[in-house]
Amino acid sequence: MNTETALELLKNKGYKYTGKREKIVTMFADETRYMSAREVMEYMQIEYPGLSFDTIYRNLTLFEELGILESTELKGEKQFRFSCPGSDHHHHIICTLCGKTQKIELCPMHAVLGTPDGFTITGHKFEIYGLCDQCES
Amino acid sequence: MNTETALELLKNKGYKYTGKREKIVTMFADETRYMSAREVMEYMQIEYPGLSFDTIYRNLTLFEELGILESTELKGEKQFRFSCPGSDHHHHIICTLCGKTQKIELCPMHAVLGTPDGFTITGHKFEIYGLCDQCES
DNA sequence: GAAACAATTCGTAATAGTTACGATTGTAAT
DNA sequence: ATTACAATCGTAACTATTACGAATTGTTTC
Repeated sequence: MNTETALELLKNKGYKYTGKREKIVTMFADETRYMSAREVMEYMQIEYPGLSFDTIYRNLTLFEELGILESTELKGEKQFRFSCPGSDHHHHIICTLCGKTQKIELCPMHAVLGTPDGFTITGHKFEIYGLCDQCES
Repeated sequence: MNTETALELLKNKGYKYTGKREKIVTMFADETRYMSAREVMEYMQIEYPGLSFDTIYRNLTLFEELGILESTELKGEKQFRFSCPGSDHHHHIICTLCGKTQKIELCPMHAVLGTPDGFTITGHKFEIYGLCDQCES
């Protein structure tokens, strides 16, 4: 995903172009790491002081539906990040302090395909947690 | 984990033996699947109508610390289950409707050990989601 | 088995994250 | 510019969880 594609997606699907949406998108494009709704809120409030929770959550949800953002759940908070370039299936190593990620190409599901017995598989989650070099020092 | 070991653990560590604790433990022993605090609450209220949230959460947290229960986070809710017998490292297939689980012996971390670059790994999560036969039909 | 002490529980309030909604504002198309 | 409707604000509601003083209960010791 990149900024232009994201903003075009919004336009093409009939969603309106607003300064707030542009700012949210460019924010995620600049910091390709997981961020919580609260973090987005605080960052946006610098430029838009009277910003509403509604706006943040509604747009984050919309962006995820459109494939502009991907999300996960960490420490009881939903976390969002700019969709990784290339839409191939992948997983992440995630810094538990700053949200920084590193792509993992390997998907463990290949090794498990023979296993299911009495279950119909609908999804999976594989995440490695750690500290990035900056956060560790 | 089994009921006796769990109740002994409580006793040996100086925690008091109460009917509520016994009931929680046997409940988890009987239904070896993930259950939310709310589910535990509702189940317990049949026998103890005036039961407090505090009691549930405090005990679930304590039991987890003692290794009687293990937990994960699903759909924004903490989920608890009786610790799997044998303390070996493992993962689960989880039914997203009823919480029923199946053990997965394979741990994908073995295949990833060479990968980390710029990260110090502190943990990981690997879960497969699906529907069990009962919930699917 | 009674007293003393501390852990447990109740009742309830507070907190955090998220969702919801009527009224108002803003965007884009004609 | 006018119209139509999406987006936003301001705020309230909701859900899961945590917290705390007061009352109760379990355990220990005599």
